[in-house]
Amino acid sequence: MIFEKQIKEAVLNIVSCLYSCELCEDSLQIQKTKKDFTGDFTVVVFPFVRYSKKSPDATAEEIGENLMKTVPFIKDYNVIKGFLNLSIHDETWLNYFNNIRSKELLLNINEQDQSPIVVEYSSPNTNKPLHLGHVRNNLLGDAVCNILQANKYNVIRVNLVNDRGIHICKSMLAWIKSGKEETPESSGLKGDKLVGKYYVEFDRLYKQEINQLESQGLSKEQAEKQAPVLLEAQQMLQKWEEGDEEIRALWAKMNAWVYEGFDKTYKQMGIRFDKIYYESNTYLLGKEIVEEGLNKNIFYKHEDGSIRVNLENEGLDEKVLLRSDGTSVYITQDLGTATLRANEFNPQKMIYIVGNEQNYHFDVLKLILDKKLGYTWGETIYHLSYGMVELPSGKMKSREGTVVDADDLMEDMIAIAKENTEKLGKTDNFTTTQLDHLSSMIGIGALKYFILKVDPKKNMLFNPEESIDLNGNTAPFIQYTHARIRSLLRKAEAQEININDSVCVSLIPEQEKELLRTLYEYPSVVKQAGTELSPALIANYTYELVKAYNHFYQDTPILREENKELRIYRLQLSLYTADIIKHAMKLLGIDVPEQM
RNA sequence: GGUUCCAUAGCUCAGUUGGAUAGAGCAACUGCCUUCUAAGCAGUAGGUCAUUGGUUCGAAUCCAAUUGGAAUCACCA
Repeated sequence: MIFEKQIKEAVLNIVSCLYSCELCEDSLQIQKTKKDFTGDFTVVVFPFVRYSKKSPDATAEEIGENLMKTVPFIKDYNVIKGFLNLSIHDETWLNYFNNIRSKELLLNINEQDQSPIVVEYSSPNTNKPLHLGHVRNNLLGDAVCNILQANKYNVIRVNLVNDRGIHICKSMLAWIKSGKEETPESSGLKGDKLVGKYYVEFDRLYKQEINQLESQGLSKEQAEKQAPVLLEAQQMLQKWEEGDEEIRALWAKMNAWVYEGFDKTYKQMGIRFDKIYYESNTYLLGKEIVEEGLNKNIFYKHEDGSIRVNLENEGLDEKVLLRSDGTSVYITQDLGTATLRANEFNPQKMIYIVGNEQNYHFDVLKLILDKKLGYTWGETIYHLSYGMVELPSGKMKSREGTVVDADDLMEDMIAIAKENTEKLGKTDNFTTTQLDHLSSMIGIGALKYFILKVDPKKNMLFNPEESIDLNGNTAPFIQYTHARIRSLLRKAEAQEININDSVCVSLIPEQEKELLRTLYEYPSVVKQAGTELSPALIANYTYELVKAYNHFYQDTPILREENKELRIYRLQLSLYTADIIKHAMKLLGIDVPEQM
């Protein structure tokens, strides 16, 4: 970032002097020199050829020659097929490195606009436990927030709990019918699991009744609409909306069970929120906005009494905003909560972490707020859409019991991590608590990394067996490297080697410069991940870094190195590598152990 | 059918604003534990970047068409 900028300015200068033309900054790219060529930075000269009216090689030669004269830290240059490779003096690298160790330079990111960024994620329903799909959502949300915060943004983490609706009533009804007053305490089940059990139970009752009605001669459609349990559930919802005390009490009781269960899951997952909204508090808010739009003739009343908006000019369809009976639909409440948040926080951006099955919904939402209602903050909405998580057996379907439960999954991961750790026998001196803590770090880390390393917008395949493989591009591999470095540093300390000495190795071994360069890139990776909202970028960078470190130092004797200066330099580079690994993994919400 | 997204090694995935000879891991095969932690390292093999055309000095990357897959197009959330 520092070097690139200076080289860029110098090149722009030279080009404008030499060929008397004004270049825009974008047409000039400085990139890192590919492995197989000598040099540190590369200038692509093709864009200048039209001005220089010379061959690419001659142009590159000319620029290279002038750069040597004007930029003091450039040691040498070479030209290959129109690529101008620049080498930087070793002293310059070392200077930079010695500065970097003060950590001030670690993330040299300027103060950002401090108006908040509101990030909504998780957004569970309270009728069933969290599953693998939620896991991707939660992890993405958490990581995105971490990355934005590392970029010095003011982030507000928000969860919108969908705690009302027909699905909740189904669980409640089944509990009344066949629950026998079962509670989390009496059953030993986690609260969300218990409620989820009755949601499944409802489905069973419902199907039973449908079959019965069908055998009485009704068509399938008729049976689905007339099944008594369904009618009862609908009645219950109506009573809930009317504020029926008995129903509300049961609703509150069962939801409280669920929240207790969710809290445990969130805690295990290591995610948190600054603010939790409940849909039962906000679902009415959108109505006013719809009324307002109706008065301004932005929306219109359909002949059946429902209120709608026509988005055909924008390439979309007609959309219902309020039911004919005056009750609100999904988009009504989202219009409401968005407005609520905009007024509450005056955010520069509102990010929604929601699956790609709702792309259309968010297109509509943005369009209505921004273009139709003309709210200035409408365009601040950003839908971070992620793909589905599929299983080798196909899609997850709750009815077919192919859902991967979040708690079970985490438990499995931890158990496997523990088994592996014990098998390797490196932690025999650990206490049980320490071992559990380590297993949890490794198991949960493996899960998080496995999911976050994939580009969010792509559908991904979750193979339970492969995911717990702790080899290759996985969190345990990264954690392991970190642990090894810390162990190395502990031993150095025991030998009373002072790592903090400022270092000036006369010549940095060429290969190790490569590692230094990778480290050098870290701040810009974080910055870019912040703008792209992509934890995958951080994950893959970290893996590259670890590969690079292992490649250079795996078989390099560091503590036994006779050249004292070189030894200290390598220890410092190791220390710095470990720090970056730790920092990067923290952005992904993954802990790294000191020892494993 | 309309809209949006995806297609890179047998499998799972990377691939920076278009740049040099396409990158890992898993699976397969070969070496390496008296050596700072082998959850590792080094190596072999594996590719028509879905297809075709276009844009240009230069395309896995941008544009168009085609093929295949996913999501969505509810008075469900």
